[in-house]
Amino acid sequence: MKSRHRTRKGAPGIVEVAQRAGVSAATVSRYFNSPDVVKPPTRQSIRKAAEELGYIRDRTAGAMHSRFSGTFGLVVPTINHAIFSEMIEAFANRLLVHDRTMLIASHNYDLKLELSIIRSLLERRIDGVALVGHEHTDASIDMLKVREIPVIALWGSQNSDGLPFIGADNQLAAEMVTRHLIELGHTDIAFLFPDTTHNDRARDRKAGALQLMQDHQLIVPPTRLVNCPYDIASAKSIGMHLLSNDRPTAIVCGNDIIAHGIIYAAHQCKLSLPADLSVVGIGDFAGSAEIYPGLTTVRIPANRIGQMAADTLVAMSTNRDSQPFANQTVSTQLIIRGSTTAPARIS
Amino acid sequence: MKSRHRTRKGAPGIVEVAQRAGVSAATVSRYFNSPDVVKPPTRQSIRKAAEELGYIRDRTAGAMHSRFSGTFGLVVPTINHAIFSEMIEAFANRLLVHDRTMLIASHNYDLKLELSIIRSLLERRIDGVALVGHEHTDASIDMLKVREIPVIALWGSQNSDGLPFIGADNQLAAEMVTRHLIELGHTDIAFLFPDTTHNDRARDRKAGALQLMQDHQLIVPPTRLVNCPYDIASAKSIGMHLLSNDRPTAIVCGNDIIAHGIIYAAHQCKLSLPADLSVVGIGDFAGSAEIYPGLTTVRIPANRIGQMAADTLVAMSTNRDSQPFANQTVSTQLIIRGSTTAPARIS
DNA sequence: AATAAAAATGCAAACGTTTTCATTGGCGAA
DNA sequence: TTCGCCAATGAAAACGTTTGCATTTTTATT
Repeated sequence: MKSRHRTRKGAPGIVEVAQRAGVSAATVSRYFNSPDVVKPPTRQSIRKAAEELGYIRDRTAGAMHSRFSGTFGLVVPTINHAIFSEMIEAFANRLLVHDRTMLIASHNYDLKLELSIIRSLLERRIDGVALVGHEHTDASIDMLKVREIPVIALWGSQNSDGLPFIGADNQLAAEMVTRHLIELGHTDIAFLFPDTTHNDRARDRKAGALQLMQDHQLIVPPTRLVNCPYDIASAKSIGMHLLSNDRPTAIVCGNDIIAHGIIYAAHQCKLSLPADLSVVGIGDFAGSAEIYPGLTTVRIPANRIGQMAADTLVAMSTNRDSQPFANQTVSTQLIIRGSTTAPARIS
Repeated sequence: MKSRHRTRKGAPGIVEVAQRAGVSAATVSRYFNSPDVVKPPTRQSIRKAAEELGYIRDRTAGAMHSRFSGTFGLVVPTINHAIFSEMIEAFANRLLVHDRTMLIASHNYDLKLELSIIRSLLERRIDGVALVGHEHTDASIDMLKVREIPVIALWGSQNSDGLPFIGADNQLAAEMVTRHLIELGHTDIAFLFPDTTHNDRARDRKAGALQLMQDHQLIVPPTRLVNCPYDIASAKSIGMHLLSNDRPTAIVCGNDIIAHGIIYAAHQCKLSLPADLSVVGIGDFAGSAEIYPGLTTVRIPANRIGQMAADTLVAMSTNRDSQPFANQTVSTQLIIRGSTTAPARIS
């Protein structure tokens, strides 16, 4: 056994496999990349040799020449959150089906960090990247453009940035839940949305809800428009305030997490739901069906988004320079559960 | 501008940078990998050249020679779950601090899938990998061993597999909540744990709880030992059964997700908590403090585990062949909230 | 100021694949 | 049977870095 330079420890390379199978390295490479071009008997011996040697291909080396690394990037604001984790998992699993892997990172709504994350992904030669939302620094987008890396924006719709997107109509979603409350007869409705500065999804939702109120000639006083992060603890504490005196008859929450917090706050205030208060969320997260009372919300199929994102990205990286991909919008659906009813007190 | 072979589109390489800075490619490489060995003035000109050109290093190419890719693998049963997502995020963020990235995949408790995921990670030349739990196929471990890839097991403790681990004492955690109930005077306690076949964490917890019962001469009849997946819908529906007739005075849940489901079931059954029923969980997930009533549980610092895992793995890959790393156990802490009290009816 | 030692840099050979191009071999058509 | 064509394979040149070694420059020492 010849001692190599600073060789990968016990691992055989493609040449060892080739040797054992009695073919050239080129043929082994072909066996892995397009098996159909190598003759069946040869296939057999290569398969056998590779198996016996415990060969694992080195895609890193492969990527050098072929310009495909087989890994894609996913950049999200946060991983640890019902909002995205369902999508993340779907994205990853779908990539696995395509024999690709996922590099993921979160930037916690910090665009500066996003830039450095994208840079870091680029250093790893990703074949494409999915970004959540439409708010990105020009520097980020430029880096990707220059390298002609396929990019898609996730989760939002109405894009301002020209990026192809896969997402839901957030404005519509907010309209759906708001309309539901209006139709039930609510007029004193409070709205809890997070800071919309770097969050186009939240912005669209907020705009949708408020627009609908305006369309119905319903005034939303400043006290009914509360800033609330996507965080259950904040939501509950804000809810405690909001419910302790002069409470509205209904609350529209920017997403289900906030809604859960509000429901907990209501329980703590000994309110009886939905009689004393109607609550709606957006997203239909895990637990929204089970919480008591069941949360009326809008279903946004996060896993579909993740899956479509993976499929689209793989397609984009494969059929380079085909016509640009069309934007895709997943359907949303109002789900009425026990957390909403007509207002009790007549205003 | 000379036209290259099948050149990466607009992106400059290290040689272009070197040219512009008036140094050799080797020096540019050194500038990035160990800046301190290049003279400050030279540093400046390289920095400038790289910036002007918008150079992004290609770690893929670098990894070829140096045997470090700067990416680590994380293999979890599932991403979309409070159990792991906190740890995942901490792991990723910590790696970012070390200027590394994370490749992640989930296998949904399927060891066969885990094997192929590990293989796929190996194809990408990871510098190390963290696996959740101690149950892995020999094939998986062997592949890693042969290549001398640093591996750590996460989340469990008492290892049987010889892998260094970072985790919590799950058995102790289960003992803590069970003891709490016993001390409150409960004797009719039900236990909800998931299938322990490929889940050493759950096994340890279950064993801890049951052992403590036995130590206290308390019998746990089969009807009080229920199988329940880590899934809120299942937990709630199992809870509905369990609570509808001949209910216990207290329930120990394998984790907080199950506990949440039980609490929702109790609400639906119009039970008043904790008077009619005490509930404890394990994990202290997001929402456990806010849910009504607040959940008594054991805090397991998932983010600490993720962070330590990242640090340890980076250290292992850097100081190769140093002495093996010691196992690390994070501390657990009983957190008493409103979901527990002494049993009402005297047995 | 001269010399040794140390620091900084350059040269060129890897790293483990993929892919182009050339070659071989087999088979059908004439 | 022979020619030509296509399928299958091999040889070798990339791919864009890192790093061992050689060389040059700087610094410290006398």
